[in-house]
Amino acid sequence: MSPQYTIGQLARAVAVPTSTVRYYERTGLLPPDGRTDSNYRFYATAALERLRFILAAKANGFNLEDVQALLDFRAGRTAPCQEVQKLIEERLSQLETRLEQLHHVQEVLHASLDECRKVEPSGSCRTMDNLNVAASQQPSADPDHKKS
Amino acid sequence: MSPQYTIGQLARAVAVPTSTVRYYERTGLLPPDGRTDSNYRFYATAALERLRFILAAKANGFNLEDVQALLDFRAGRTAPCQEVQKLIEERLSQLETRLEQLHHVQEVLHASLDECRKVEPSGSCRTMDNLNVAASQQPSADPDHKKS
DNA sequence: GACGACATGGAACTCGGGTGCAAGGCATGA
DNA sequence: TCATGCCTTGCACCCGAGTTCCATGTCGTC
Repeated sequence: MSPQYTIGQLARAVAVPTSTVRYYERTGLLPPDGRTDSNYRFYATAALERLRFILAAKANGFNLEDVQALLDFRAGRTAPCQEVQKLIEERLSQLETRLEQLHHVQEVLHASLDECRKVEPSGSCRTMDNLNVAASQQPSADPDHKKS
Repeated sequence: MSPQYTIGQLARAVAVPTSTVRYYERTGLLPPDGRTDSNYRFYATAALERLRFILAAKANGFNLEDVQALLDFRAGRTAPCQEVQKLIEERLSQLETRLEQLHHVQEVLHASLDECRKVEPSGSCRTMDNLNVAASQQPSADPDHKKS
């Protein structure tokens, strides 16, 4: 029989707090395999794999709802490859948008910093003016407006 | 005397809800210039500029606390260029870390998608296995662990 | 004077991903 | 037998950046 873990052992194995494991249980992501006589949760090795999968997917830009969907796909309980592809394509597209935004921000900040370093000897800092310029160049200045 | 705006006029001028303007007031970012006899807020043109500045800075990766600091710098009430530089450098460094993470995520997702598309004819999807591989390749799988 | 649009304050609610706490039960070694 | 540490539950709270709700007040126009 596969080794069993208490919640603490499981949590330590992947370096997350037990509260996180309980949270994942609450959201239905990671049910324990059972309870001991004294009502402690116990987990089999598969749960450890599942938890690693959750953390990896999370680290790869999926949110917990996505992860649930991926796990359902994996369990063969819902539609296969096409659905997975769709999910990945969606996340990729969001990711690309986000990357573009961040690159733009990076440019603006670099420009500001250069300006700031250049002018500093005189004591006058034009960084603020640059941001003002950025403001006037972005008529709708807030891309994240609805969904911060 | 400079024209005065009601909260609604100000908000429409930059296409944000009035609730946002009130929120900025609550956080000390954008105090109104005064109140009418009937207790309505009124704002001068400078407030409009200030609001545009806030939105631009926000769109450039600063949070509202940063924006407050920038506005204080601008008002000459605190230390100058060095402080601004420090703030920008910090945000740039965070930004670069975040960009690296996201690029990694992008690679993994692209790889998964390719794999998924390749194998699909057979009906068997290996995407999950890839994520499992990604999991095992990231011993500490969650870079955002402390600060999600 | 009636109507709709806009304003007021304050509190509670939203979102995702958890964390913290209290009060008690269980396990284990000295 | 006791200390220590781990486990249990449930609930409240955290973060940031707002949004929503409510009853009530005011402005401009027909």
